[in-house]
Amino acid sequence: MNNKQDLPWDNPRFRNWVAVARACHVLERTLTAKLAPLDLKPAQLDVLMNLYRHPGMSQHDLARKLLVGRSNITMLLPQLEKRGLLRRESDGKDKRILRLELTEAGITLLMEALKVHTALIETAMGQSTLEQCDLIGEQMRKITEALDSA
Amino acid sequence: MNNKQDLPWDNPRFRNWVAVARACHVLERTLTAKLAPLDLKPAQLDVLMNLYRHPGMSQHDLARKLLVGRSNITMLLPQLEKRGLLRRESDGKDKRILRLELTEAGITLLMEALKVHTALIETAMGQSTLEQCDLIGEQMRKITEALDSA
DNA sequence: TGTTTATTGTTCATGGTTGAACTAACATGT
DNA sequence: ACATGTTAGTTCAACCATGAACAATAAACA
Repeated sequence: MNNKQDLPWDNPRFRNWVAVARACHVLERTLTAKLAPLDLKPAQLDVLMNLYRHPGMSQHDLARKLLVGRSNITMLLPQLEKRGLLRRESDGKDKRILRLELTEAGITLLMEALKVHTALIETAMGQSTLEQCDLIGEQMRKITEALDSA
Repeated sequence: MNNKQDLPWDNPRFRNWVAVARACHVLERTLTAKLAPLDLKPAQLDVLMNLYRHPGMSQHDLARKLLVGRSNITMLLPQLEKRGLLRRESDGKDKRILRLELTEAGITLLMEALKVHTALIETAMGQSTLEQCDLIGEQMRKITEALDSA
């Protein structure tokens, strides 16, 4: 029997998570707008960031890092490849695998985009002290872990 | 000049925000899976929740609350209306406005869905103490506010 | 070797989201 | 009253993401 008392709006954890989700949503939309002049979408920026940090990744690895399906990567990469931002070359030993890496142009664009992204996150997380940021990050990593095994 | 030191991976605020975004992403996907038996998507649940709390809302108000475009609402509502979960009736004074409210069936389904949603959020936010949850919610509300005026 | 079994990446149909253009209904100001 | 501007909702085309089915390749094992 659900009476008013166990409606989630009175539940502090519920209310606070809603705030998290809203903040994410707003930041994502703001980022989309601020990246538009570079002709880049957040999903594409995520690709560039991961390839910069892990050159030689396969598409499968990339999909797992980004929490998306493999087909999504297949649709995403050709656009970036045509713009000369990354290369795909077949692995010598395993012909199924395509090894990915950024070109110089890709790195250059990434650096430009990172300025925008970093500035935006500074605006957001700059609302909190570094200690608070660390606490937030810590708890969020716990959440991700808890949900992965659920 | 970007050298290694101001690459964002060394920036604690950046790293911690990435954790926030990942947690949101994972929770959203988990919620989608857990709502599937009710034939409900997260976006639809958001609609039901808002109509429960604010009966008589217009579609425009609803769109603003959900941070989506008006056309999105237009596409979303007919499905729910056909399932008998909500009513749309024209406002008496201003014939442009459609007033929205849940039906009994809508409220019943909402309560079922809220059980799922609340349990999931408890799993997630239950990783933190109530004080930590409040801190997180507090900071996230600041972020939303800061980005709205940016 | 030859036969399953698994993995990588692609294709395709489906459904969701968006923003711009549009219609209908108010509101304002002369 | 009339012209102008504004607001609520709809339509539509473009774009994204998803998951299932598929081809090619590799691995496991009889």
